[in-house]
Amino acid sequence: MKPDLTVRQKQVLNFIRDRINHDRISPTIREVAGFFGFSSTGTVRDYLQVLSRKGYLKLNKNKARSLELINQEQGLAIVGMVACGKPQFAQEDIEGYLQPEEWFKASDDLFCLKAKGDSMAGAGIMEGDLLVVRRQSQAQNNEIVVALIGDEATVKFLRRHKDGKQGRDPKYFLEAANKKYSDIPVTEATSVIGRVISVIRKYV
Amino acid sequence: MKPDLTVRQKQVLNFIRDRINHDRISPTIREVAGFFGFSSTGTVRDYLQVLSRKGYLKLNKNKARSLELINQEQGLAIVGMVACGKPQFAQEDIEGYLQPEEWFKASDDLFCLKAKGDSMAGAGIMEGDLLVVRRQSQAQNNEIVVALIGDEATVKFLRRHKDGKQGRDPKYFLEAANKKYSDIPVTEATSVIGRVISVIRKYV
DNA sequence: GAATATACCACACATTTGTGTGGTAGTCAA
DNA sequence: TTGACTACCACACAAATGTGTGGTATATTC
Repeated sequence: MKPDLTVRQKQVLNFIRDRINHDRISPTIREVAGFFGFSSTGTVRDYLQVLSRKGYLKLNKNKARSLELINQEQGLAIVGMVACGKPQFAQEDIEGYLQPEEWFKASDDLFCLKAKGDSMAGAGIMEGDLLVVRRQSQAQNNEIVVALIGDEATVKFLRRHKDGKQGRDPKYFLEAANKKYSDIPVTEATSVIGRVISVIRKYV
Repeated sequence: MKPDLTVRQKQVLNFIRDRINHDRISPTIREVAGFFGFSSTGTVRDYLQVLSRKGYLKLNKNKARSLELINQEQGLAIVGMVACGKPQFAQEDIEGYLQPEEWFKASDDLFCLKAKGDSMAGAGIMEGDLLVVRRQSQAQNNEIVVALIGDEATVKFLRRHKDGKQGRDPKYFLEAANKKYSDIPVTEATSVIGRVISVIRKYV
């Protein structure tokens, strides 16, 4: 664990964290001083150095507004839900931290699809869910893919035929999680355009 | 729509966007100049003003490293999946943009729970899903809540008894999405500790 | 042909901002 | 009681950074 902070040091760190999280722009030394009523910039600089030494902040020499949080404890604490018992909020039971910014960087090979229909309801993909998709024309067995069947786009499991049926052609087929939809062989008319890497649902 | 940008203007904007998204710190005018090989800071300033006038950037007077993207087009484009037809990647069909940073700010009244069991599978909440939960002891009818049943934490729908059964006590009960679990009345031993506002699933 | 926009350069200037040196006062452990 | 760490102040300085004024050349539009 990181060294403990004093009350005052925590206050300073919290102010900086708030500013970075809310305004996306690091405060300057004088802005910190202004907030706390310090009449000297040196005071703030001393705090920054302590916070840096204790591993909570990264300072960049001679760079304006360049404070960076190196707080692994950013984001939302992920607490495990034990099958029998209340969620454990104790420090030891935190499994990790959910950091929205770190889930994925926006990039050209990612896009986001809004799910329609109930063909994947059995796999927990409901109508309206947002699917983060990586563009790729290949995928592994059992992965969830976005495929173009003729002219229609669908989300399905990509499955390989059992070994016993080797030599079969095509080797892969698309399977819905909902039994009422039938399997679809992967042929020339059926192309994988991406793989679902994440599902996001928001309740209003 | 926003005014169009020239090729060069786009390049400058892209550079700034990359820097902000990757380093989290806005570049200075001179850093932009350096990247493009401009020998004058005025050149960059002119670009910034154009980008600001056209509505892509926010400039803050006399503030170092304070460029802000006011690009609604940040993040991942959300394209609608038309029931019959390929996903529409055309500009007009983009329904919005997925901005991880904007989903929610880390705050004290939010936490994240890792789902266990299959009691909510019917509502698309699978084992291992991350549930973003807002701490609250009240909730509306039909919302998905985290409740403490005696000593055990569960995720369930909060339902109100039909009007016909008015006067009944308790008024609310907890219902699993999976039929094999039975309803649980909300009593003193059963307290709501939060509401599920979002579900996130990542495939490895 | 004049007006407007793009795409740059040069350079001075002022402000913002981080840094350095030195000091006061209190606490707490060795 | 010496040495550390905390919690501040004062002030000077230099580096980083945004801004202002003015210029050149090439398009495009009215």
